Amino acid sequence: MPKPRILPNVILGLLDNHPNMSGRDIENEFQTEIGEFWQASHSQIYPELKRMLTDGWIEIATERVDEDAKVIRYDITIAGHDHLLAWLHEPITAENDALSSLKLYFIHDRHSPTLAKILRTQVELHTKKLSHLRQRQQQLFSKDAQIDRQYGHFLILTRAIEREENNVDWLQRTLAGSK
Amino acid sequence: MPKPRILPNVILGLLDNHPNMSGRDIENEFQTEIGEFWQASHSQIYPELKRMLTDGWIEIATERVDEDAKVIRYDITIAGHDHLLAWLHEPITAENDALSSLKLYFIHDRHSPTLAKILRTQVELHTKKLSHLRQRQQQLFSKDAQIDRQYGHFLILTRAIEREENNVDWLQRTLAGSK
DNA sequence: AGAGACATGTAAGTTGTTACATGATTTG
DNA sequence: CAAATCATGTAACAACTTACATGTCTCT
Repeated sequence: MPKPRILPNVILGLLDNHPNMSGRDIENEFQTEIGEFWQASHSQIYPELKRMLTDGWIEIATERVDEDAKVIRYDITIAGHDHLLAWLHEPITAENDALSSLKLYFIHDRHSPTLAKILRTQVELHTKKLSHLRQRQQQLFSKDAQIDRQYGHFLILTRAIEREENNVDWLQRTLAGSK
Repeated sequence: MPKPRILPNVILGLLDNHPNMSGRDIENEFQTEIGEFWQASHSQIYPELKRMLTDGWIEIATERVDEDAKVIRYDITIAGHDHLLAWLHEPITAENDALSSLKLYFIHDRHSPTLAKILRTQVELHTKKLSHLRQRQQQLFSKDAQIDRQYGHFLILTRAIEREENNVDWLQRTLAGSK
């Protein structure tokens, strides 16, 4: 099975939030808003939009407020919206966990069950990851001599552990606060 | 200019630390040790090793301790070592900052000036990033209504800010501790 | 009217992925 | 001795990047 494509889902998420976007608008969103999580150049976006058009996930917006002839604006279709929801509901695993933040971006409702589910799954995954990292640190760096021999490795492992501690802590606080 | 390739440098870093590695050994390192930062499949690694061999960065290890005929083991050459050092010394910018952790992994000496330099640059970059994120939060979510309208976006922005706070804090503590 | 941004599109090249293949070695 | 793992290699394909290209609009 080929690797699942993310880009169309991201575009759907953007169009779901802001209708009547042009390819350029989408490119700008990639650079400013979600640039932290995902990036795409215009030479990816324009062909992708055409593909999504033929797939029926988006349609060319009919209302033409501005008169700029070259601008093409798109709206999400029902089929596209269904596809977006299906993607958001896909189970999160250790492999695709990097997408969680991206998915959160597209959930606007504070009380969405999907949001709570993503957060709970993340708590689970990152708690596991944290204990794995701690175990690894025990194995590799229980003695000072080992730290001196691989100091850089020791640093990034320590860094990863702190990052995950902070991460799990944040997730739990956010979950508790959304009750 | 074509995008700089990372893989050969990572392989050099591994070989610099553990001589006499096979392609398989390298693949295993990718899966276990540095899997957090970088990944590569064997179908990338084997052709890359051949390229590096013709480039003179690595050589086939002569000492054959095991007798398994099919295993090919490699060592780093002087030229390869020079290339590795040059890569480690390349200035770190906001664009290539993701490589910093990877580079740290290959620095073994606690008192290496390169290490201190990387950490200092990171403090600078991430302090800037943090203040940019805080500013963005001010702009977008100064009112509660804005939070309710884009709750997912608010969450990941908050998350990013905490991550960077923790990151900068760790960097400064690590720098202070290495004096 | 020229400069610079806006808006879209295409082409060439690289990288990385999955899948296909083959033989050797170990393990039950 | 069959099955699984080890070790290497190749082929087909998908994805993404840089660069090339063209025309429009806005502002001074």
